[in-house]
Amino acid sequence: MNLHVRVFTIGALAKAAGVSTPTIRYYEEIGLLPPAPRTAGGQRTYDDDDLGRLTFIKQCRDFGFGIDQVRVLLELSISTDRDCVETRDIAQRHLDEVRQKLAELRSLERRLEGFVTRCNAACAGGPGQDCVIFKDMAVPAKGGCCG
Amino acid sequence: MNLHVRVFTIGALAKAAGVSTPTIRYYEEIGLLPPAPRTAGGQRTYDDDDLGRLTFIKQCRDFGFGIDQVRVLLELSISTDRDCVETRDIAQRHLDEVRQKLAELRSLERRLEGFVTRCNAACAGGPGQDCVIFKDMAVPAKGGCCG
DNA sequence: CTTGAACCTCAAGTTACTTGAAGGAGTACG
DNA sequence: CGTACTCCTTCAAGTAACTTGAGGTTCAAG
Repeated sequence: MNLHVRVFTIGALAKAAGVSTPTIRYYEEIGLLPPAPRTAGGQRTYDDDDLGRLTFIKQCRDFGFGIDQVRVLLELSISTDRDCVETRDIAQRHLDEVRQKLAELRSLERRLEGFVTRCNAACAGGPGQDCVIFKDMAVPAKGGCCG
Repeated sequence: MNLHVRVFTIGALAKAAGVSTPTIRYYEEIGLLPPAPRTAGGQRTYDDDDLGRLTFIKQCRDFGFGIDQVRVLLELSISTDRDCVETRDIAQRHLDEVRQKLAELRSLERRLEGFVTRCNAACAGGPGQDCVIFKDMAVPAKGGCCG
């Protein structure tokens, strides 16, 4: 088995976890990662545990969890005397938010579609035309394009 | 007809356009709104033109356009010698971005769904259980929940 | 004339990093 | 051993689009 401990520089760790090196220093600064041990020269060193923790953080961020949520999830992932339900609830709430956002974006997509379509229908004319595209947008109703 | 000019305080304008008062000051500061005339006491005053402009900005922001895009759209909406195609293109590009974001969110929704489902299936147990939910997330593959 | 809401400016906080400047550490080559 | 080159260090500031707070002034009503 692999009994030897891999040691990473900050750059190697960054590449392995798929984040940037300033991001790692930032995570250390805000306490998501523990202060890394240093070489005699002051450079940070990491091991596989750090890679695991950082990878976990990265995955959570990819899931769209905010830093504070990641903090909670990290804690939950370490303590053994807490149940999974809390984690599930966090994920569920987050899922609800994602769905909310999805609904908003879908509505926005439809509105933008309409906008572009009306543009294409009414504004095929070249330059020099007096485009009235925005007249409708200065009133609180729906946006229009080119009259 | 309405020949009298409506005059707004910043608060009234904010309410009419659906934004906050600090936001209006901020828009003035960054040049989206012209510097407002002041009363003798130094308070800002606005009229219907300002309401129109601010409403336009609000609509654009609701459409998801960034401040810099709004700047361009404002200019396009004022100049008469430019054609509508430029506007359409900006909207089209933005629509593409929205669709890209939608695709990402949909994917994220599916992943979160899976996460929550696995949580419910495996983690119905109460507190005190040793939750291994995060073991999978410390490796670069897909996230898992509760083994 | 006094009260209270709404207004003023200026500075800092928010999120999650990124970017830049100026300089030190580590490694390989000759 | 020198030097070249990459990677590392810290610290400060920048990003987007505002929000929040402190401390003080103006306006309209009663």
